Amino acid sequence: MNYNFREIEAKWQKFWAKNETFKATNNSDKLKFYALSMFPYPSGAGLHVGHPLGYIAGDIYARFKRHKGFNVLHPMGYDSFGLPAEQYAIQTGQHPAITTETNINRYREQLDQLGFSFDWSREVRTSDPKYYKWTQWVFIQLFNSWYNKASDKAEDIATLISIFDKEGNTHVEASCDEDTPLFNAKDWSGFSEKTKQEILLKYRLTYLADTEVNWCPALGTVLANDEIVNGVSERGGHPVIRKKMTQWSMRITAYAQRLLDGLDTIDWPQPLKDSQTNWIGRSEGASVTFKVKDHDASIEVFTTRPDTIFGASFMTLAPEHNLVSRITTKEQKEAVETYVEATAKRSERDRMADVKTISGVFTGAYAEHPFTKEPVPIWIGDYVLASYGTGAVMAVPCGDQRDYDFAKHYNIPIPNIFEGVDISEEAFADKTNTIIANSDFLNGLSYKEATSKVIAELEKLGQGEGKINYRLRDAVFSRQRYWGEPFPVYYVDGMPQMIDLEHLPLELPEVEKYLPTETGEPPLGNATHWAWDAKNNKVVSNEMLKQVRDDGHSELDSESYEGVYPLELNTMPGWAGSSQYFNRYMDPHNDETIYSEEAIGYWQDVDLYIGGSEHATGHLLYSRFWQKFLFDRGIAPKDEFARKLINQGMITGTSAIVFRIKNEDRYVSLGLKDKYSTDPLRVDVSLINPSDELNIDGLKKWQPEFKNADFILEDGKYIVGREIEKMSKRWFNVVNPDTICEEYGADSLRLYEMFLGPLEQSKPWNTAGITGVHSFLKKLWKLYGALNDIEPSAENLKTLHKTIKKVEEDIESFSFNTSVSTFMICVNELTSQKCTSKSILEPLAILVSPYAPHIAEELWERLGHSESIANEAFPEFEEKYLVESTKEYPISFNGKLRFKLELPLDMGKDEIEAVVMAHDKTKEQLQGRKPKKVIVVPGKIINIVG
RNA sequence: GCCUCGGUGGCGGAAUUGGUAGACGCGCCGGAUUCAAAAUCCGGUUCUUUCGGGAGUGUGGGUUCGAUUCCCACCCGAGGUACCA
Repeated sequence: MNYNFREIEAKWQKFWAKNETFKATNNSDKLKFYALSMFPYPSGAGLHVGHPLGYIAGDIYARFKRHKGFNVLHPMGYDSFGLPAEQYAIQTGQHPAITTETNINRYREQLDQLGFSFDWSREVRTSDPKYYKWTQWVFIQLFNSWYNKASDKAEDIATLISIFDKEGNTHVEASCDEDTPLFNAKDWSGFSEKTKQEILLKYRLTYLADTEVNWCPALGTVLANDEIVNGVSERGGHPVIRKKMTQWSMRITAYAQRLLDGLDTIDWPQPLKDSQTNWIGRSEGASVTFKVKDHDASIEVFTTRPDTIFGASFMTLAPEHNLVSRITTKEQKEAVETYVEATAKRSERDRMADVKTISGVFTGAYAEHPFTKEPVPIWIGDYVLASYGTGAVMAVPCGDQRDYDFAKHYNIPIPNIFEGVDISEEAFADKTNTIIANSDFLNGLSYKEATSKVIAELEKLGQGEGKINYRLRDAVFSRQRYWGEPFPVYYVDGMPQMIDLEHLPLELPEVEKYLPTETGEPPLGNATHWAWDAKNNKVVSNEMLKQVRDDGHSELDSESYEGVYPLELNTMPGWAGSSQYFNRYMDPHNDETIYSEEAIGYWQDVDLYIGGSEHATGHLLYSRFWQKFLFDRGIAPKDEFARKLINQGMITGTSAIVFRIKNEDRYVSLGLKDKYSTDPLRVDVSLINPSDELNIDGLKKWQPEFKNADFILEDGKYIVGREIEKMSKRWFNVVNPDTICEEYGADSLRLYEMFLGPLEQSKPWNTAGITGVHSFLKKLWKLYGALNDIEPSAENLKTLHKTIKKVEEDIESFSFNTSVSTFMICVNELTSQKCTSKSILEPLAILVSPYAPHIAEELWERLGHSESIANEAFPEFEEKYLVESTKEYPISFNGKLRFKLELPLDMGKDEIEAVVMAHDKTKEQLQGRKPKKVIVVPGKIINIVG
């Protein structure tokens, strides 16, 4: 009987679905194990062979843990809001929900055919109102919270209000907007309700603020930095300007330090931790206040080198700095305004990309040096970014290359404040070998000493303090898009109001068009039913609002008209839905709470999270932020959601190249191409056989341009060139898992993906190699052809147990590629031993089952079992079967292996030396020389020196 | 520029704390089976060689009886990041 993988795989996939073999329970006496793979965005292109790599690894681990007796949670779902579906909707008018549904069904078919042990009863989709109800709910919790720096956690906004009632905000230590005014308890009680709301908004963890964004008027939307190329939109090439817009933001900066500290507590890859660390960008230094001469104003700067303050010969403000217009003198007004305008036209990325051009303008104003009281000229320059620090720097040209270049360019003095350092060519930025000079009370001090001294002096003057600055900025949370979560927000008198939980979800409205409105509002502005009736708590027609406007009343008066208010028109960004989905899987159908305490009390957190490294500073940072918030508010028991994380590497494609002779319809084989002048052309990789030979008939049918082409062959074959590059439709090198499954089966594909190499590494795909693992499966199948209850031989047991040991170690260390080799060795050995013993072949089936679950189930059934193999206990390794009595020692001379000698393992060092030295081959090697030294490591090696 | 990861046969890769470099698989070569092919099975396959051997894990040094493994300097590739004050 042959190995009929198509029949076997279909049979067991049906069996698992029907019996809900992988359904996890939320209460169990077993230990829990939560294995999670990042859920996909269901794109129209479907899966290629690179996508399942991480899923296969996660599935092997999940199945292994099941064999080890754990209650395993291994869910899957879809991150189903997103741009491609919306883009398609704009082009075709098809509702993104329909596109998304179609794509999900396709994904599900592809995933099912790979035999994953997912608990599909827990599937979530971020675009499902039942799911995004809870995304909206978390948003509301963030809105109703503030960050108390004293307790170092998020608290209910009510506790902040009671502090304001008692003592105003003068003493409270909270994360809040920079421009928050100070007030006392009496002020607070005198504020109007609207003023109170405005002030609270400055403290809430999600808040409305005017944010500078990249606005593309032609597209009617905000663009992310990477959607802009050379100052114009990547799509369409439309101009982009920077514009202030009122947007929802997330106060992630409140968590900067905890996000940094938490990295030490989790087992994540170092490069990923490093990129989060860099992204958060903590720097220690001081804030220094410079008074502006002849103005009632001061400029605060942040510097990491307060020790160099006596070297400050000018200051530079970002052109957007709000003091610029105030302090600029009449004479400089025109020049400054021209410069500011020119800068506004450039995107921030544009400015950052152009590092070489030095530009700036003198404002005409001077600041006063805190210590010398000397005037310091104030310049503006676009090398200072408004969004970092305070948007102003004290320029120390002798110690900072950018300041140095600027000073050189504009002939500003460069005082040297370093002892024995030449600064005629470049600035001296070394902190470690610094001795400060020409600096009054700092003379002779090191960087460290000078820094603490100057901070103390600044504090005495009330003009500065030690400060820690973060590069991390609050995250803009509004998108001018249709296909995202609606905010559960309506506006009364311009102030945002949250919709109560019992009325959630607030579902996306239907719209005629998915583009921005003619008046520049987001797509939701096209909805005709998008107003909130606050009395009846439901979405109503915009007509209810319209009446108000038609009456000549302003929108703000709408309260008097039936309590109907406008709803928020923005939607949430892509990362909203993925920031807590791992918790929702624990109790995905709960309609009363986000998840029950029982469910999260049992599952706690993710034990193993597998996904791509491209999410390092997006999803993985935002999720950690949300988790810490949920932890602070008592909603989650752990403040890190994933203990261990693994990044699977990319699988690259192996493109196939034919060589067209220039200006001819002829193609030349790889080996002969140097005789002609040729252009390389990529062709579909499915036309190539394992020996790099081209299927010429197939090519002629593939695309019309090859129909009448001639081919110059070598040895009767056309050999293609190969190039390793990213798997992409445009290179025709995408390999679809469906065709692999059809030809070789899912078990072969699973094994081969693991066999390619270490999980974390990027590696090229080459379909040809799959025959190796496929014939391994055939050999495995054959091994179970004749089964009996014969006692296994010592040899059989040795093979089995060394396999158990190696495979278990490999899985625990995520070294799945070496397990596959181990299986091959095992099957090769058992085949040559003609092993038929069930007591060997039963445990072997279990060992193989995490990797190749379909064949394992089938073999298990043939072994006479009626239950699934999935929950069988993993075989126990027993050392005793591996104990050897002899060892084949390598005998080296000066570190080079010369011959081998079998000796008993219990032979002592001296005895070994004696036997080896007496050996004929040793004498032959030494040729009469006397060895200087003989190294004997029992059980390992013998090395003779001399 | 900075940070991180990597560099081993024709190819993917293995070598667990410094101890037999190249496991396992692909490809290739030879053979068996077959009318023939596919499939299957067996043998070989780092390079070089005067068949004794010699060289060899990106390059050059070092530590060691012994280095793919540890240390120093450099080269190359991939990814991340960048006027961050």
